Amino acid sequence: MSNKATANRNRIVDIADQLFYSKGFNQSSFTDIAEAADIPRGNFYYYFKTKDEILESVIDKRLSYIKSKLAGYEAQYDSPQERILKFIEMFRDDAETLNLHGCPMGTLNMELSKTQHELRGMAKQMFDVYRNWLTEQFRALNTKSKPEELAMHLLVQTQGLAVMAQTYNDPELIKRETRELKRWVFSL
Amino acid sequence: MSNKATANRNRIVDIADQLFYSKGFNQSSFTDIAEAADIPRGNFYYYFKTKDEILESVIDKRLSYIKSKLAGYEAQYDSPQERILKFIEMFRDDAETLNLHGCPMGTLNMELSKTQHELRGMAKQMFDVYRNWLTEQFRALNTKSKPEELAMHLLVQTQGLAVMAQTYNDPELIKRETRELKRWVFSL
DNA sequence: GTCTATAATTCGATAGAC
DNA sequence: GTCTATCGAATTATAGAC
Repeated sequence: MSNKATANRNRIVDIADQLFYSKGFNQSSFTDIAEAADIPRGNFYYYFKTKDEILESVIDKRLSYIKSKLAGYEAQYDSPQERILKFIEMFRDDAETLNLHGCPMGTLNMELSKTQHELRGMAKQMFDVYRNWLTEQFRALNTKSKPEELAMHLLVQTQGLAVMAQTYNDPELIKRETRELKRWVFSL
Repeated sequence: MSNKATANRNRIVDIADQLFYSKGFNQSSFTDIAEAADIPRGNFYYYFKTKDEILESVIDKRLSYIKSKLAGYEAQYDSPQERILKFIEMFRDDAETLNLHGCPMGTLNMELSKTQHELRGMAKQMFDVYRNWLTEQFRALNTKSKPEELAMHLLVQTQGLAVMAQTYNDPELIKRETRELKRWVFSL
């Protein structure tokens, strides 16, 4: 594949990533993506044969982004407590985007759960990465509760927060609830 | 409107309600609804001119269901604590459906937030009813935290629970987390 | 690799006969 | 009230010239 072709492909994935997040997977058409990526409609199929293939690439990209982010936390912070706090702060710092479009993982999983059960497995992987990573951190914290359950509990909180933030668009909500979440981590 | 016409209309709304929940609003077509309700495609437009109108009727139906349910709690239980516990138990008792399709309010709101901002206002009303009712119950509980924030916090928990239940389909998750939620209510 | 033209289907929605 | 026929737009996708 030539340099230009690779660049085109990457641009398509970036654009599709944004559109799937902001408009949803089913509501983003080939035309939408092609136009935004400035690729002629006909030529588009040279890069991706089906919408499912695009989603696969988008999720791969998101997965490596998540993994590199978590690896960064591990490199930068030694204590599991600090790492968990960073996870919560990441959520707090994305408040504006979350208010607008919800959680990229949560909204995608919910959408695909409804009608595209096959694709949903891929989307779930994103949650798995966070879930496993958080479980390891809680395990290292050596709490009396089970680390798996604490990790899941934290995911429940952040997902619920994303849903209610998206629904009510209240900038105070994410601030307040993430503050409480951090307090909860200290209390463990 | 004749008896038969009224019956047809109600059946359309019931079917649409189910389809919007299980498949999503955008993924449910006129054809889907008409076929499931056994109304000929052409005749369908006698009852509803647009899909938005159907959604409006579906939300009206859901709203009155929610209101009657909450009114039932108020009639049956005197203490605000008991009423809040019933709200949590309702969630727990719907575990199977939640695992399959998520929360009917949450998934609809998230879907409409993405591309149908106008319709989203209607869907938000469902949350408003719960939110206001819960706020009143927490106010009557006379806690030291603000009742509005407690109500929102409980909604955050249930919505996050719905997202993670739908994602992982773990029957234990809802049981465990609702148990914790009830404990939280007792601790207030 | 690029691009045009277009197939094939589905969508929401309408007109009008009965 | 019922039903047929159909429109126009949008959808995913393909064939084939350049």
